[in-house]
Amino acid sequence: MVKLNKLFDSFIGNSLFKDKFVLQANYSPETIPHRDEQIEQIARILAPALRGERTSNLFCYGKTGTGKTLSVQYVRNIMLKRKELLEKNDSKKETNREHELKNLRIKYINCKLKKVADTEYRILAELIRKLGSKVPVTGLPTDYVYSKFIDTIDEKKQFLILIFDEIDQTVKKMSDNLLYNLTRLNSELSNAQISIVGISNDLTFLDNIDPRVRSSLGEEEVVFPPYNALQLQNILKNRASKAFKKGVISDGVISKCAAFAAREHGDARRALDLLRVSGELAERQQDKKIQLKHIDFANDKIERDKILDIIETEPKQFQFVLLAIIKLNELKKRNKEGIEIFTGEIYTTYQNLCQRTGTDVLTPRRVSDILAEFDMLGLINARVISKGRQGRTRAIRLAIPIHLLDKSKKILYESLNL
DNA sequence: CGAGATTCATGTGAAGTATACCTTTAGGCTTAA
DNA sequence: AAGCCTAAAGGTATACTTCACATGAATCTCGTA
Repeated sequence: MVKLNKLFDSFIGNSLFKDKFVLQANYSPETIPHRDEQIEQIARILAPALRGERTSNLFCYGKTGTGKTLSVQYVRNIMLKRKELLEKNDSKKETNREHELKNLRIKYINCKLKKVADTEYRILAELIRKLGSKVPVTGLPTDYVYSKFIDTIDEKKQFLILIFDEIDQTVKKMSDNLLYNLTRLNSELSNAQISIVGISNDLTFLDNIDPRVRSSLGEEEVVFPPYNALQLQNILKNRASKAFKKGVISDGVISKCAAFAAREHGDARRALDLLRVSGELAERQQDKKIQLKHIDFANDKIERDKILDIIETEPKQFQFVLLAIIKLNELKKRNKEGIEIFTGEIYTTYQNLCQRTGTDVLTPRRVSDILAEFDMLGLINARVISKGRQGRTRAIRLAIPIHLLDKSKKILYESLNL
């Protein structure tokens, strides 16, 4: 008892953090350094909405962690605040501006969230839900959901800006139907008007979609270049001063975090994670300061958590397939065979695994799709090759780092009751 | 020896099926007049 | 008669299966030099 109390005491007393939330992914700072230009562009494009006019559709490109989502959200918040303010004033003065502004709504949707917004239907449903109506998870015809959506927004005069984060994910998986329909929706609306803001990590995204959608969606484009190491340092310093107590950061920590992240195409989120996890690690080890060694550990830990999290949350059947791949990978390594694994081998191993545990066995067709999804997730690297007389197959290479294999296997075994 | 046919093992698309879930509708029961 | 509840009917999205056809280079075949 006493021991525990002591432990807790030291924990509370010795916290290195002043406000950890500042380093978390969903924190939005008051200022966004090095993105003035982009923010101004976005604001200028969306500004007409404040006058109740339709804005151009907007498309934002940039690699992960270049501040796309943040910037868009930032502009959104300011606009919403502004709207509130104007409303208050207007209702006092009773100018005619009021009704125009009251009906500006900006909704944000992240299309990557599995089981929430990763199909046409689910995105629409989520959208309707955010607008205040109810829609069942399944069972309705998609057209019906469309008309429900139209009804919901068209019942009064209003102006709607829809932000779709990471749309490339969805469109890659599904079709560009949704976008096509949405861009054409305005002609069916009598009261309301919508504009679309798309955010994409994939720079080539617009190249591969229906030209009609492209021209309408890409009316305006904003590009987010990666941060360089210097800018990253600046960002980190800013946040660190708010997040940590004074003097807990050793020299060079910030620049090392920045350097790490700069190597990863200037990913600021990565840099911030690195700093936060380093802090957590230092704290756990009861260190008074964050040191360089903590960053290295943090780097491993982040990588590990990301992958292990994916593995853990994958559906059972996917896990079986993955386990089959890992096992084959081990086997091949032990026998010093090539590192490439083929679909057929995976399927037989997978089959054995299932039979041993009494699980239903999926068809090769389905497993093929599952493998394709793993490829998208980055868990494996696959390419379709022809081995001549030995037919065609995927040549698969496991992309999980070696030092995570054991841990991954453990998770899979546990999750599958093996 | 080399061009063209063959072949293998799987990729891939389309259509079908099972499941879980939704709305609508019709019938039965209750209630109030 | 009007109102309410329930269960069946009819419909959908999603995850998966079934069927059928496409692929593409190593290998085979066979005519030719």
